[in-house]
Amino acid sequence: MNIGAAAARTKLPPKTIRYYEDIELVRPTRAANGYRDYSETDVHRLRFLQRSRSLGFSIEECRSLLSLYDDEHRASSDVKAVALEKIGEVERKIAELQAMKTTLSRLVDCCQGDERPDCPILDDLAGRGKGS
Amino acid sequence: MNIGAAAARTKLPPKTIRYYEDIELVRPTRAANGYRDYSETDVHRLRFLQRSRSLGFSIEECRSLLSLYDDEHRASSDVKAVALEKIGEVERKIAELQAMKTTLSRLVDCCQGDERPDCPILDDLAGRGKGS
DNA sequence: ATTGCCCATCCAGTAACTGGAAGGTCAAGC
DNA sequence: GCTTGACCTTCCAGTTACTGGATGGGCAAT
Repeated sequence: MNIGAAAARTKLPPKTIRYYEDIELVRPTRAANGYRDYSETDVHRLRFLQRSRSLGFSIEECRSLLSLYDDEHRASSDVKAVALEKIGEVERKIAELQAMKTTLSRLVDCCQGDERPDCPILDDLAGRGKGS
Repeated sequence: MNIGAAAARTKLPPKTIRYYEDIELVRPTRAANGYRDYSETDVHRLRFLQRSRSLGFSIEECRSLLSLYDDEHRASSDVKAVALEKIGEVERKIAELQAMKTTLSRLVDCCQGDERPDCPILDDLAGRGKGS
């Protein structure tokens, strides 16, 4: 299967798929004309990558996930540990973003939105509000 | 004030502060010996940057925020619009992360964590669960 | 005078792609 | 059989927002 078809089936851009070959994550065979030729297994790995990347796993995490996946003898607990740690990370990010949203909302609420040149949002960002 | 002191007062690494000068966000004067010399105003701008960056504003957004800040005649509504749009973005990111967390938690829940080699997490990541 | 920390510049690298140029391949239509 | 256009190849460069490291000068204290 050509890269375009693999791209369509994995919802990854061809550029990204080539990049994954560059960094040795998915290494397709080559057809006689030099075109990359993706097997079902390759597509599977690509989809695996697409999903785990969109779940926030870094490339290196994906790499270890893939090697875990390849390793018949790995423990399911190893994978669970990676996932659990990732959940913690995700929770921290959510908390940060919620704090960010609270601050922004508060700022918007106390900002009149009129033409007055002294804007509470800017004052707050500048740190005046808390006299830092 | 030397860059080290400015760094201490803004909680930004010196490297980052130099970078901000490179991209013309904060341009300190120079002392006779060539050292950067930060004024209170510079520190103020740096702190402004530190805060807005940690709130998720991109450098370019910070740049417009700073120019809004510099402009005596800007409307407070301009700033409010930027903040409102940012809130939308933050909300989208939170939703994505919550979806990510839900998926990960579900996977962990159905993963025994024992030594069995067939791990539901990897199967799900590979897309077998949904037969895609 | 030497030690050790601070400062300077410049070059290079990070993550994870993305864009674009230059050129080869292939299937379809005339 | 030739052209057109889509698709493929490689390679080089750019993106964001820094960060690290090499090299060398400045400065304060012992």
